[in-house]
Amino acid sequence: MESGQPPEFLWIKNKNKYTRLLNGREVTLWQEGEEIKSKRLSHNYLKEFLRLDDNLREIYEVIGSDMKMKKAIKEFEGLRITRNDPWETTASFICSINSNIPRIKKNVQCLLGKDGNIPLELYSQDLSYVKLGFRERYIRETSRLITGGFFEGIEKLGYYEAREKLIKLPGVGPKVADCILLFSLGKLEAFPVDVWIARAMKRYFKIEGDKKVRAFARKEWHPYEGYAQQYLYMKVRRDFGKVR
DNA sequence: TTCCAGGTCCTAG
DNA sequence: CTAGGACATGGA
Repeated sequence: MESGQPPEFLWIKNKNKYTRLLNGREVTLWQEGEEIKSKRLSHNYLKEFLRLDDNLREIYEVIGSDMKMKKAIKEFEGLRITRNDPWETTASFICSINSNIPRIKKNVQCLLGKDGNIPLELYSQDLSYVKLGFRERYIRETSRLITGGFFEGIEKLGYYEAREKLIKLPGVGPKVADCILLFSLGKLEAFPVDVWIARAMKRYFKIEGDKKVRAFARKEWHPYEGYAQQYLYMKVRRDFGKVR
């Protein structure tokens, strides 16, 4: 809920509980010890949202192939990839372009409709008050292109093919595409490379350049590159910058 | 005041 | 394919 994934932008934290309006109903989620608690959320929703079917033991075995990753796993044990609505994920990560977490959160909250969701028809709305800057055009134009089962079609494709199609959307480049694939379309092999991941790969593995970085990730952590990315993201932000 | 932020797009070499 | 700059806005 606080790891730079879509829930960080979409849910509001209030004393260790997380809340949002979802399809017009206020829902709440929190954790007590090992237990996950919720209000007005079905078990089925939680299972999908938190990807409770992912076998973390098996995933840790694959991505914990060296000392650095073992440490990251130990520090953030239990951290999960979440599964989110594709359009909300897409809009959120277009907002993230060359921005920062606090501002992304503000922008995303501004986009929420009366029912608490991000409307599909953003293209027909006045968005000037959201202060998206140059991102407004991307959001508006992309919202026009994703109507009519766009994401359902993409989800059926393999990772590379799906990625190519997503990158055609305005404001969606390699990084945002990988975020969409990982956080909403269930492609665990997606490996979003942002400034922090680039930094992590250089500091921890002496690897530089997008091409080499991606090749290394696949070689080491396939088919769970996305999980490796999430643990690396948290680890490098703690080690070299943001976050307590 | 200046710099930077979970990048993308466009133009050159 | 790699390199460099523009791009809106706001918080530090």
